[in-house]
Amino acid sequence: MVEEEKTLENTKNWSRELEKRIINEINSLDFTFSLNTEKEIFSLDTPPPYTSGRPWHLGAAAQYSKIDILGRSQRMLGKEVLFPVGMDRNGIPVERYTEKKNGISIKDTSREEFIKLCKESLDELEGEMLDILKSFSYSGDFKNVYRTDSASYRALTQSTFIEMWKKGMIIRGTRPSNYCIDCGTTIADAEIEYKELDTNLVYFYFKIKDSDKKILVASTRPELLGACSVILVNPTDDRFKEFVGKTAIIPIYEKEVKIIAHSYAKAEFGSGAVMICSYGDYNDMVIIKELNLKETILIDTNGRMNENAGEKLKGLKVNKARETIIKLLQDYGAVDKIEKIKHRTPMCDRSKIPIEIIPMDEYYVKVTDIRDRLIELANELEIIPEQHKQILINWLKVSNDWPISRRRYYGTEIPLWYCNNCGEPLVPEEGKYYIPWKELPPEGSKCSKCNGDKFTGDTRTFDTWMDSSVSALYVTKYLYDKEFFSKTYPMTLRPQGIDIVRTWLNYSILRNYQLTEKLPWKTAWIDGMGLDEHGEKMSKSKGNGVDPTIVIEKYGADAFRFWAVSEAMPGSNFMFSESRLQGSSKFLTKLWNVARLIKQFPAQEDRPTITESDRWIIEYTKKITNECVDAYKKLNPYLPANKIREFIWNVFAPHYLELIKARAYGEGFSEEEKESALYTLNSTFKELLLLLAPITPFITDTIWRELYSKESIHYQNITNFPEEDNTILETGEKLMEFNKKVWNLKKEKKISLRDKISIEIPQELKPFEKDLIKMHNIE
RNA sequence: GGGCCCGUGGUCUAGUGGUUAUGACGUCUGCUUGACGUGCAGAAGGCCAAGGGUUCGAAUCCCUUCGGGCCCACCA
Repeated sequence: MVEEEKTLENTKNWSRELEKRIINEINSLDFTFSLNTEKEIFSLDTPPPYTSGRPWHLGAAAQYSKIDILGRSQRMLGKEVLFPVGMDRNGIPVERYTEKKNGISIKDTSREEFIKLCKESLDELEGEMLDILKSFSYSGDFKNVYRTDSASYRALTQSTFIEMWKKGMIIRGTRPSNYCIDCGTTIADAEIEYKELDTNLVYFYFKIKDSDKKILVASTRPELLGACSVILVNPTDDRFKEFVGKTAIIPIYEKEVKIIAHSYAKAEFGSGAVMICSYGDYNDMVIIKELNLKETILIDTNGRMNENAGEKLKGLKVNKARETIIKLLQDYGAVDKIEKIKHRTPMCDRSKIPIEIIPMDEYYVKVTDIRDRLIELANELEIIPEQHKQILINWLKVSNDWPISRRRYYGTEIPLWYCNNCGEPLVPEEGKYYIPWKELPPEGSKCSKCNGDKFTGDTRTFDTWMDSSVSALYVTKYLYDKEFFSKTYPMTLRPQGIDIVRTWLNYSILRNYQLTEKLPWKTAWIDGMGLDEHGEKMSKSKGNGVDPTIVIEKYGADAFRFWAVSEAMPGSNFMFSESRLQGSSKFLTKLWNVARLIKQFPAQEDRPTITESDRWIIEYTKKITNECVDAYKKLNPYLPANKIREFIWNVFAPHYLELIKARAYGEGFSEEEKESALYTLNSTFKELLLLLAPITPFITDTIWRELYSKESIHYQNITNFPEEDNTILETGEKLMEFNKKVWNLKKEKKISLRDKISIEIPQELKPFEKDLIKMHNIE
């Protein structure tokens, strides 16, 4: 038995079931980008989603829905749209996921094997992500999905590094670095988060050299005592005046340190005297640099104390060492008291453990010397909404050189070898993908310094932002197609979330400027975050994410998309709410039923003489169209969604459709008057469908094909109309007021809306008289 | 401590100087009206956070206060 085909005639509600009937067809529409076009090019540097764990909470899916609406609307505005789909596949999260999934540790798995397992995880996760994108008919270029771990992408990342190396933009240095012991790598400032943790503030005494006096110091990091390089007291603090310039003896270690007056020491905190150690926190770094002190390193990269910490602490982990040193100090008789305090601790935002500051040999991208230029560029960039520009500017003002080397496996390899004889780095030519940890350098390579020919490859990888920050260069074929690049770069738009302004947006501007001396795009579109029903940001780590696939299955992709875009202005956070989503779904059913009504009447293609009632709704629709088209041009799809919903639900359906029903049925009207209604009904509804098509691609295309054309609505264009006389719209307002008055009157009289009523039609509504008499059954 | 953003009916949200402030969800009342009960019609509900100022006129501009969010710095 063949199931009855669901159509406008026999289905009352819009549903996911109806979407599934046409999803394959809609997803196979051809939007292939063509370089040889007369049209204006509109290109999107879309965020390649991070394939790092179980995919996507609803906030992310909502963001991609909005991006798709931007792409679709520009297409319908007649632009040639370059709409890439990418997958960000590098970095630590996938390593974590792979370790967990396979029950292995990166430390005891061979690099080759580990990478293979990561790739398997990624392929599986990527498939799920692509399925979600397709489930709501994301219309990006799925035929050319790019992957940041592909040989061609990694070759680009490496080439841009080599180019920057040659331009002197890469520096190498041992600097105190943020180091996460768990990740086993240095991390960028942007990856640090702060947390209030309970900790002990330990008060203990240093003896003063050649004196029987003692100075009291307070520290949260007593295990670094052996690295103490100076004691600071505030110059205005009278308690310590006598000690300034004296020498103190470090308890246990019996080493000498100076006591110096420095405004950094705050009299009101702790004992008023602070010991500076390499490196307890950022300030230690700043002070040691400022006073040009010698650093002593006590913690190694495994998070254990080294020989500098002394026999008693050597080999202990940091926390254990802290406990131990407190005991040792107590035995020594130096401890005055221990205070419990809340301490704002820098944490690795992935491992959730405190970071250590350890000097590492790392590569950096120079930022500080071009910071002013970057701020200028940020000001030149159009940012939507404008207010979010400040986030970028504020960050630029304080950003430092960017550490880019990572000691991990799954990332783009740093394309360098080092001469076995003298250690000089060997830099290969741009254009190829190099894997120095397992490959020899290009044949015939000689050390530029000592002419040696034996090399060892760098084993490190790049920070993943090194890859994703050149996405605009990859999708415009910077390395691979000069003509394509020259016609598509700089791109039109970077759409992204507000949460990665400091990272993706910032690093992209930096890198593209360094390589091309230009901004990578004209406009950045910064969306807010998806919040859960309590107003908290949805994130994988919090586990408060709502699964978008369940929501889409239940309410349909169009309802989800309409909800996503109508919920908040671009840039504002949006809270998930099932009842609002239901509201969107109701609207689609409303639209569906308007279409069902229209389908009952024959189509009227040729334009007859238009009655005043019809002229009113035609002019009103023009006004709505103009407002929506303008909003789409300004990359604001929030406005069209709400305007159209409002118009259809509060004007078009209750007032206009009721006004012309009788005429459309042809009862008591001339053939010409009937034709006017049928023509108007279809021409205005067609316009509304077109305006909605970028937002709700399923329902609009279904209706379009049943009512108007075999050719998909998504191949049509939307344009605005020339300004016209609006006086009829004012009369229309009076018309709607009159309708409400009649409805109220009938309600007061407790009679049915169908019943006869006697009421005078105002003079100004005479042009609508015939329709009104029929509509309200006026005697 | 510094910066940025925000504060509109129960909830969410438009609205940046001009008549009775937008819409949605929810609430209440009535209704099978030729597409829609996931509907239709109607109603209630807001001193636009508070105070002051500019203006003929302020939700809108300025100042102050209070409250919320985010960011930066600092917290030995």
